[in-house]
Amino acid sequence: MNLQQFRFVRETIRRNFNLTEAARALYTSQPGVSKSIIEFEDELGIKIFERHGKRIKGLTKPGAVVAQVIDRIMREVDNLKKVSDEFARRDEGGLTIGCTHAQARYILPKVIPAFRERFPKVRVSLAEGNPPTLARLVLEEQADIAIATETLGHTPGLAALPVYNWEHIIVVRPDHPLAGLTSNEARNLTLAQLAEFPIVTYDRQFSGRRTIDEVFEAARIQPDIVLEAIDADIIKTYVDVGLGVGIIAGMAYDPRRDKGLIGLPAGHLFGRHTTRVAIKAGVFLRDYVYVLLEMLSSELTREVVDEALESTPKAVDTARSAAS
Amino acid sequence: MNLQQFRFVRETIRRNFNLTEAARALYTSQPGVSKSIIEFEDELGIKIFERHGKRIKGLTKPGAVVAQVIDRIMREVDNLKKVSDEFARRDEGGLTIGCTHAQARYILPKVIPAFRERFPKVRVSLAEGNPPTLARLVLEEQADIAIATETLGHTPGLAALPVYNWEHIIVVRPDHPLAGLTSNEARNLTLAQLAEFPIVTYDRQFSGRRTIDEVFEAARIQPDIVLEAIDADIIKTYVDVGLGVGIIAGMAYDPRRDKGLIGLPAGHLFGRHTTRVAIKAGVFLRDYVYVLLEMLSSELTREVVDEALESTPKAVDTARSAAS
DNA sequence: TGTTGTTACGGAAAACGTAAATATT
DNA sequence: AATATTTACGTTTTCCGTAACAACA
Repeated sequence: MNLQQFRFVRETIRRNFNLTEAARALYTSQPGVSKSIIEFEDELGIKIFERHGKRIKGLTKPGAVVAQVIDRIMREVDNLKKVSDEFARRDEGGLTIGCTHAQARYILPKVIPAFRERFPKVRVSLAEGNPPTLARLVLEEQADIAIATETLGHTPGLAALPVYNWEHIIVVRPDHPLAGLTSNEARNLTLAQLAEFPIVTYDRQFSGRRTIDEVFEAARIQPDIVLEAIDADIIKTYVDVGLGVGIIAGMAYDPRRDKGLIGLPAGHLFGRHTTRVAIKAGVFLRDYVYVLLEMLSSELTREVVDEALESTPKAVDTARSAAS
Repeated sequence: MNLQQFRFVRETIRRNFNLTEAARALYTSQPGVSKSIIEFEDELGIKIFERHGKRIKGLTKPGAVVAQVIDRIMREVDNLKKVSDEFARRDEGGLTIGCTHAQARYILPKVIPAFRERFPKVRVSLAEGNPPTLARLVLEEQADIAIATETLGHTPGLAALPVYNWEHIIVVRPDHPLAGLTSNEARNLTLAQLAEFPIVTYDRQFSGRRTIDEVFEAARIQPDIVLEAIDADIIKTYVDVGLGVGIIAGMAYDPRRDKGLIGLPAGHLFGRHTTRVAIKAGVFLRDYVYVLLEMLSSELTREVVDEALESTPKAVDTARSAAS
């Protein structure tokens, strides 16, 4: 029994039970993998893989259990490397943050400079994507953490901790009828009134667009959405050229910078939302990841994060199929 | 990096940082262990062991963390063997039950025969001992489970699930003054009345003897304990020959079998007690262990046991010392 | 000075790659 | 026929034991 055998079994499962691909992925010969797995099965006294003649089809029942244990072992073996790196090169390493455009544009610029200053040797990279993609990135350990609103919650194997709350903001040109509303009037603005104007807002999948749709639908109002865009900059641009009323996420509106536009809070219409950070349970986090999290939100202390990770069931990437 | 290196590190820690002993325990040569560990440290890029010149003194700080991870890995590797045995020889294997005399004599006889009938190929062995010894047996995996009252609870790394409740019973000869009490009178018997007679009961450390002492002490009554014994059979024998009044655990009194003696319930004096079964968290349990547990108490279903084990922090046998 | 850990070296075992055979779709 | 797995076999590497050396207490 050795680690190599564990790797072979895990990779074979990941590659949909194709030994040839598994061998290629691990830069070794296919017969070697075959032999090693067979020896492993003999040693354990069970068959891990269900075979039809010579073709490997899936996991046997004992194989499914063994695969789970192997998964836990290999996760810890990976952690071993990270742990020692943590001590060997305390402040060096890589940090990949999965995020949506909104986070990359409006939130991360507030923390990355300070982070860079504190950890100059850490290579930071941003991976943009929509929330489901980001969740996958973290699960596959291509990203250390991911920041997004929406779907991030409730992905098995991921802990999703709240970073901050926000509400939508309606942006209009200063010469627009809504621009003259007092603060009180703005807070009493109804959906029906809003729907009288053409609307520019996010593409589906992003920054609470789903909520916007749901709210209109619940009120049985058909809004006139004249343009959908992936990011608030584009929305603001089109509002500025008079295309209509913009609905954007609060963090994307800065009265100081967006001088040409008036912003009206719209939390009473579209509710409050929580942007969360997703972390995979069971993986060792470098010290600087904890620091970044606390920079994102002072609530996210090491203790809070660890506790949340503790109580998150760990992901299992095996068991895509088990035999009769 | 390989499993052998993990074994070497773990064993070296267990043997109080003596490579020579660790090598002996693993049936290999001492230079081999030394070399392997050094290579492992080089690969990780950290020192695991604190050395004074050539003497290994303890764990470094990174070493303590690494040792914990190794512990988790090796636990899972051990589980791998058990898991495959479970499927390879579903109903074969060994089962060691740690228990006190009381359990071995009065409780286990009720379940072992049925268990043997269902799993004829499982070799059952009983390991008797006092509760602290039993806890250690389970922690060191010399016993699969342990059944006892008293201290079993709250041992780190062990889940202690309730099996049954019991109360003490006072046993007297039919010609004893207390023998004539009606059921109601018995329930109103006071400590002071009881203390007027010489008492025969358990040795310290066993079956709720501690509670008996505490109750008398709280009432500031000095009982006249004329004989202490490890098991109820002996106590009953001496009661029978007229030495005094016996106080024994409820499960040890059977009105049908113990015809020559009268039993009076004493729960109102000494409280109710819970006998528990201790299981080590993180170890894989063979199917037949679950079956035995459910035979002991129908409450202890597989789900209940698994849940209890899940929520029990796992033991760490490393980290006896860490460096500055 | 005895005990413990590291270095050096050589033989045995295993790990792994290539080539060939065999089975499956 | 094409793809995929196992068997066979030889080379390379790793593993591990003995012997010698070094350092601690």
